Amino acid sequence: MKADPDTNETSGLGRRRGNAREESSATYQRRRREIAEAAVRVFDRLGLQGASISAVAAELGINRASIYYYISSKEELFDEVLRAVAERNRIMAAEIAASDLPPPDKLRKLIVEIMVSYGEHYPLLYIYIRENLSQVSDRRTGWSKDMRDINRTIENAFIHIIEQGYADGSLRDIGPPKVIAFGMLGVVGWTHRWFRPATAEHSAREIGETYAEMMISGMRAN
Amino acid sequence: MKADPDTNETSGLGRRRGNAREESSATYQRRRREIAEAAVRVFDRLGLQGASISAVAAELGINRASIYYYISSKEELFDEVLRAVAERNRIMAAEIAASDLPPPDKLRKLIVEIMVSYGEHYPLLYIYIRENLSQVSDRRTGWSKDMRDINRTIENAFIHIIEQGYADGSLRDIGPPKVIAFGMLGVVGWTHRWFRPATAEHSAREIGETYAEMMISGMRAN
DNA sequence: GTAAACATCAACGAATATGTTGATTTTTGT
DNA sequence: ACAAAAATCAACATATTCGTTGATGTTTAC
Repeated sequence: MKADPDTNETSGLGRRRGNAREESSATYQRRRREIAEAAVRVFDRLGLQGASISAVAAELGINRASIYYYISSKEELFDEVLRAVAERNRIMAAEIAASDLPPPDKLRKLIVEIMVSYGEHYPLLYIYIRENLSQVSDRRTGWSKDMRDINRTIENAFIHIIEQGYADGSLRDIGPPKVIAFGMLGVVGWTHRWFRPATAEHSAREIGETYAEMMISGMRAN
Repeated sequence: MKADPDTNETSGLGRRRGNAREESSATYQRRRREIAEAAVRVFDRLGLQGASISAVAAELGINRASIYYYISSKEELFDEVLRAVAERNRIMAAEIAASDLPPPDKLRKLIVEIMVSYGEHYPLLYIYIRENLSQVSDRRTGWSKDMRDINRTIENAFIHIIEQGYADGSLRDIGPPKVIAFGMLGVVGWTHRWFRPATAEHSAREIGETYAEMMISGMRAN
């Protein structure tokens, strides 16, 4: 009845009591995914702060405790939902930065691809952006540190490309690279306030291209 | 002892029980201000969502109930702290929009003045921006509706100026006015993520001018 | 110096949050 | 059909929130 006493329950004792078996039973994985998807909807509505496990349970019309059968804490649910896609974005930025395009083209591509990514994974990356905005998360240390690192990588990609462009003369120097970089990230990040792929008149790619044009045409040193 | 039965306590019964007197007793106003200032610090650290009245009390080292002696609810505290300065910003935007500068100069001025305002009232306007980001506030209806209205006014100022510029040929049409407008607001709004006046290498005005240059030089039609 | 107004606090009640557990229902395999 | 495993739930314990209230200190005025 009780869980085997020899299971290495290092922390979170609660969940998945009769497990043992490989975690990949057909239905288990499916249910877990359903919960994650419901959580995304709730997080999008209420923010990570405001979203309670109760609210996620209500979204699915099930009992709150059932969720703990699949995940062991709210934190784990955040992680389940957000980490993979945020990480993918980091890699994308690093690849563009490492490519051999001229700096203005790198910037343009970065801006467009980030916007496209926001649209494709909507609303996941926006949830992440909003959360990271409020510096509340200082407590959930492990998770929040990783997320911050992902951010920093992307920021550094922008900064480095701008420095490169200043150095090789392909970009006109209009201000500190860091300020410019944050500006560009701000434009695309801010779309979380108004861009809704399902009802938008313009595609994420079109918006990205508009923004790239807006910011880069004035910096090009042609 | 009890509050006079004839006082028109329409709602929030709690606060200021023995008042009657004009609200402007010397110390009362001072204390109320101290509380507001402590609240600003806490809101800045934790966000409006995450900030509890307890945390504000702790910030001052006083009892939680004492705060209710000065304010009657968390909402009133938000309002006390944020409304005036947000409103001032709205007026500023409206004035620039109504001036007779050429559209590109209006845009430049708007961007710079908004940034300057962020710096001057730091961190107040950033608290407001962050809160408005998460759409959580739908509940605190009265307050949140007003704040949304202020936002909309500023957005519309940008949109209208861009349309004006497209129409009179002073701005090159690079995309939908709404998209451009949100982009410009995004750049300045995003500064809440990194701009700290006390330690920054560049002034709010310099940053605003850099951003204005970044976005407007590419749109100027000369 | 003393009474009234002012300011503070401990304690309470009602909500809501998180995470756990024992029992119960449902599904699955044979 | 039936036993074992999987999934769900009601209920519990604990913590934290908000807003209120009666009592207790502390100023102020006269």
